Amino acid sequence: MDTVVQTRRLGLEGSQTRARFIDAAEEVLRDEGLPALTARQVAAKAGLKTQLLYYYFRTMDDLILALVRRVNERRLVRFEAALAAPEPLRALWELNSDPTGAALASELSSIATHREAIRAEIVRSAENFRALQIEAVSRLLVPDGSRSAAGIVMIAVALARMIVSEAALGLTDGHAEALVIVEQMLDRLSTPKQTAP
Amino acid sequence: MDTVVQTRRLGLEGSQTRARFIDAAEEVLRDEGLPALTARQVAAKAGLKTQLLYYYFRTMDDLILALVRRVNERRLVRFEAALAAPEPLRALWELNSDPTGAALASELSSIATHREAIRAEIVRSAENFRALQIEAVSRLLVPDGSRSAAGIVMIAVALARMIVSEAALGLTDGHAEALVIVEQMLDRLSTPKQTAP
DNA sequence: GTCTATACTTCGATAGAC
DNA sequence: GTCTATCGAAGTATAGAC
Repeated sequence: MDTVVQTRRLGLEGSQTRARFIDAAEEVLRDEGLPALTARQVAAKAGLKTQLLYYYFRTMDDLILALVRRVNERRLVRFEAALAAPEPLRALWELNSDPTGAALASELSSIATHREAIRAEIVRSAENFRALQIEAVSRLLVPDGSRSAAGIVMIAVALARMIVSEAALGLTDGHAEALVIVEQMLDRLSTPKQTAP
Repeated sequence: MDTVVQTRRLGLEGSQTRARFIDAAEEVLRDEGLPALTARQVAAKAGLKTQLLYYYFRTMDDLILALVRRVNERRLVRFEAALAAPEPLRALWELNSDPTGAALASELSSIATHREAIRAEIVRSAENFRALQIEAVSRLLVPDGSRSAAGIVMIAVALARMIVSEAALGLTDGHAEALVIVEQMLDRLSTPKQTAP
């Protein structure tokens, strides 16, 4: 039996209207948070009718999934750009310190925790991105043997994310001291001169 | 003119029923996420009538504020217990690595980002807790002068939080390598023997 | 303190005309 | 593709009886 379960509605992929809904969803999620990510509020932000959203997305979960995929694609593009920068390690740090990306990542992580349908997609792309970053950092490090690129990536990503999200709340205690450590590390690791034996 | 704006309802502070609502709110927030934190679902989890919630809390924001305060008080108690442990630095790391606390902290941080009324309370207690942790770590460190307790606290807290929240999603890439670094640090910092001059 | 009853809004989603 | 019209459930919150 052919599983043609989807009997009634349509939906197009390359549509510009569809993209407007995804844009609006991203904006709502970033600015108002997860409880505001509703069909009505997304449509209002897009300047379109609520019911039209259901022509392009079967359910709200489908819209969120489309948003997740677009966020991930954009992150990969920016990652490649960072690797091509004059100081790639510093560019990676700045990529991970982007406030817009951090706010979205935080909300998406919250979605992944509680929505089975979204979790797989988020985890899969997070694993992919983590592997790419570890590989890149491993190539960029001064090869002094004792350092684990994976550990450094974990610490840097975690620290960047926390600093950005706390700063958005107006909480900055300890940030300056942590950034001093990061700067020292970036200076040391980015300059491939010989260190003392 | 006396501002006796609150004309109609009552509400008691030490009530046991009130505590049950807060318990239920914590459980709902941790297990189902922020969009599920509604009067109906909290009351259902508590096994009480929805309307009764409004006898104890004027609005949902009031309930969330009560939850925030209780989470903060409990965290301070656990912090004091960690300081009294045989290996305080390790106990602090484990406190920050508690999955229940991390899940709640993540959701509360999301609330703080988008709700003005809650933000102040969360930021205030986060600043207080950060200061206490930095002070404690500063006292516990081997005094080799070159280390910033504030920076170490930032890195440790950020790393613990990310590891726990990612592990809850089934994402563990890089965790083992990061934990090796933490263990090395804990071993080195917790043992107050003289290091090389 | 707890209950019933209720007002009004917003939610996701669908049917069917144009 | 976009529209009008609509459904039933769930949202916050209040009034008033017991």
